[in-house]
Amino acid sequence: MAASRRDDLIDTAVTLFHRDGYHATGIDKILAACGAAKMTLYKHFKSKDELIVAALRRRDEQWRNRFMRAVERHAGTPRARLLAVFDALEECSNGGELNGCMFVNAAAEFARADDPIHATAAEHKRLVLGYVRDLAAAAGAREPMELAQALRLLIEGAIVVAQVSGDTDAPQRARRVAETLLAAAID
Amino acid sequence: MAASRRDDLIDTAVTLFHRDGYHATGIDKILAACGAAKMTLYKHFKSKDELIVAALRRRDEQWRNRFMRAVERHAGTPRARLLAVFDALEECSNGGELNGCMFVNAAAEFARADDPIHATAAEHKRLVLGYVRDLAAAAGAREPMELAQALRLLIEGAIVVAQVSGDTDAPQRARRVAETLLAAAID
DNA sequence: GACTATGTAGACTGATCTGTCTGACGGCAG
DNA sequence: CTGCCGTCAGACAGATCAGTCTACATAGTC
Repeated sequence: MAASRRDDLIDTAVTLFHRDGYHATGIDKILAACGAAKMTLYKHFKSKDELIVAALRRRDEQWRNRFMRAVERHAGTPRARLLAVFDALEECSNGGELNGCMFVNAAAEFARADDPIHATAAEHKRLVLGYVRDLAAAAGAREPMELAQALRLLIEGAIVVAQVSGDTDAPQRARRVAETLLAAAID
Repeated sequence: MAASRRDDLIDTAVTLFHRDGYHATGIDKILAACGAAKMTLYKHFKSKDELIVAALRRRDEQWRNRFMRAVERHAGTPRARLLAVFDALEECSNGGELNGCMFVNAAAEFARADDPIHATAAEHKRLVLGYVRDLAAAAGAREPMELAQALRLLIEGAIVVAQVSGDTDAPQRARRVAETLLAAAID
């Protein structure tokens, strides 16, 4: 599956950091889970923090690819895709477990905005926002960025509510709210 | 300020857990910050986890009191209060720093839903939801719970977006979205 | 004064953490 | 065959973690 030992480490890190958190996941657990030696890790990454950043970047790629493909599979027209965002969310966020958004969790554990880990999480959210804005523009929204930011509130809200309260209906509820917004924001 | 040594410990714990996170904040840091001895802590709490739960409960009380008073100060009519929720949010969430919601962070670091810490965080969200539902009912919403859950998505979304992306306008943006929803949900 | 409750100070245990270091194994290119 | 490179295995250092323990100080009450 993974091309190199380095990829192995990153993939394992993604899984464990997502499941157990960043501070709670020790280097040794990651090494044991993928059968690597400590020196291999520190040959590829200067520190644990650097591994965390690498894991976030990989998760960003994987998540956005899966997310965008799911959106496009669920709907054809731009306007329908703005709603399909929430179907895709349902598909992508709860991969069996409800551990919430890896990036929100990272921003929570590394709260300082100038922390590279926090910045990487923020970058992911920026990219997702850009994607939604493009969808909104294609759908003919009068103010694509305004609409995208409104939808973002619903997206993040749905993820957090699902995580904290175990409410698996949150994405579909967010979708229904989004329908109301689209009616007002698109001619 | 604090009535007892026990209160001291809880107050200090609230501050440090909120600022630095739960796993990243050691017992010793809390003790040093409030000048208490280790045995004092373990006389009042069986474990660190129990202190975390106590800190979350205190924060819940304080936050909801402040929140509800802010809502009532910002607006008089029930309908206006549903919007004032977002003004109150702005007031309560960013106490100088943007460390997000202490309860969302707790749920992130203690992901298992059956963890007492996670459960305490979920309970807080349940209470806030109840408050919003009562406001919605007083405002004459056709489906108070439906409206409350929709507003909750915006509330959580605003907090998370402010935390991760440093977007301080998020609560007011959420408020504008909420206006659209109220028009559709209240006769 | 004596007793009790509560707190402080700090040593201590045993585990775990990140990060470094050494030594050996195996594949591969020259 | 030889040297090199990546990896593994595991010891090690130094810090920090949660939690326990003893000895002592203080304040209030009988």
